[in-house]
Amino acid sequence: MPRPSKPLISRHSTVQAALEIIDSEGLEALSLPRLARHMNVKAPSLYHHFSDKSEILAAVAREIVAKTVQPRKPTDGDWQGWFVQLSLNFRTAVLRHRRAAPILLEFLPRELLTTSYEDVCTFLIACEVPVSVHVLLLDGLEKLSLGSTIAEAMRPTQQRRVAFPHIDPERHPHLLAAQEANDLTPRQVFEQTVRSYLVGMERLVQVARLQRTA
Amino acid sequence: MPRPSKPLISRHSTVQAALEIIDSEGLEALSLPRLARHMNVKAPSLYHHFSDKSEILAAVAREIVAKTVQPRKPTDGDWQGWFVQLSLNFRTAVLRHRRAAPILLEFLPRELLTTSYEDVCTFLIACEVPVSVHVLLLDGLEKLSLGSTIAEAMRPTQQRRVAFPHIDPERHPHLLAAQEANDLTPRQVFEQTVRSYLVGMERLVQVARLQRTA
DNA sequence: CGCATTTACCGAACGTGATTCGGTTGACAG
DNA sequence: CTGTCAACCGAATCACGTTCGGTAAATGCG
Repeated sequence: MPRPSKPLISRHSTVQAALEIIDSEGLEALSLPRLARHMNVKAPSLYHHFSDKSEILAAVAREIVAKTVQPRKPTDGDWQGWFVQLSLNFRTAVLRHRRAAPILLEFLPRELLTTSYEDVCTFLIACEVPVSVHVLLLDGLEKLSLGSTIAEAMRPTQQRRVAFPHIDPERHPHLLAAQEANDLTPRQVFEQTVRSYLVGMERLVQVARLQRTA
Repeated sequence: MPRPSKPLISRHSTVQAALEIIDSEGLEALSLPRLARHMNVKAPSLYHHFSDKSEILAAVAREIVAKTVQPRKPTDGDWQGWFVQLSLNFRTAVLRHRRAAPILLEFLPRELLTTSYEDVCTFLIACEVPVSVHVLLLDGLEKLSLGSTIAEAMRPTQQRRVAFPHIDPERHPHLLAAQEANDLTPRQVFEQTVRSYLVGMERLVQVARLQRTA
């Protein structure tokens, strides 16, 4: 087949097709022949738009993360509430394509995050959070959001309540009781985890503020 | 080659060889031919001991996690301190083979964790932590430890201080300042993150205790 | 101790996937 | 109108996971 009047392949359409395959058939199913077939082209043609498969995966990772909604900054200095919302939005963005989550591990779009982090630091300064704890906050929230979300995305299927697999009522009575005593959804547990973390960080912020004025 | 007097391959030696290759050459280098060569055998021979490659990877994941040192239980009810130590030990175990970290995502040995979690629940009950928050604690700590550690293992090389890549002093002045104001090592940041989380959880535990007695 | 069975390994082969190379032909600039 | 470039494809290469059918030593058994 020669050159078509309108290009059959674009970076955008490739990423969309890849996401469709991943969502419906899983990450293992995403081979270049499979991807090309879904776009009605042949595998080698993709090399005119991407240097190799990893570049496609990086573009997919970028697309997923870029869809994170940035919450509007509050004017009352409530940086904790803003962080909670941002974490939840990130979680939502990733879980929208949960089977693609492993890609994020290797191809996390660091440039996007760096830009976002600069923004966060500016916000923190406005909220009078001491610079000495900025890295602690950024790193902690990154790990917490990314880690929790990816770990959750790896769970077999999304369930209404948090569930631990391999529970044997004989050998794990207390764990079973704990599971049954829980009435929170995974989303609620995630939110509570982030909130708890921020409660602890608030304390550190107070300490750092005192040290600064002293 | 016929049957040797002493078996050339065992599950244990295979896992060790796999870890050696992963540690020295990375996860991508771990192919069955490569693994077999390292053991002075041929690739098909491995199928007499494992049903497929994923079973080898699962065994590797199990080996890594199993090396986590369980801290001794305190008698004074200080479950927070015990959790911090456990998290740090898990982190140490995973970072010992940081290039193998992606394996954990797919092949996390859930049975090991379930057994450990039952143990944790028993401990929490002894510390009079209400059952209603057990799942919150277990899930939160799992996500935090697993997520933080895997995310950290993915960073290019271990550095003395936490560092964000792609920083442009022109475009990210506040982030740069934040990074320079930080004097904690990744390990210290991790420990602080876990501690902060537990501070917040302690508050929840207090609330739950009150509700229980009411 | 002889013999049958099992064990542990290997060579060869297959299918699939990533990647490269050399066409082919329409689009497009001059 | 013509030469160059763009966008796609067929065929081929190489590595990998995996299967299958040997092969000979080890092992168990009468």
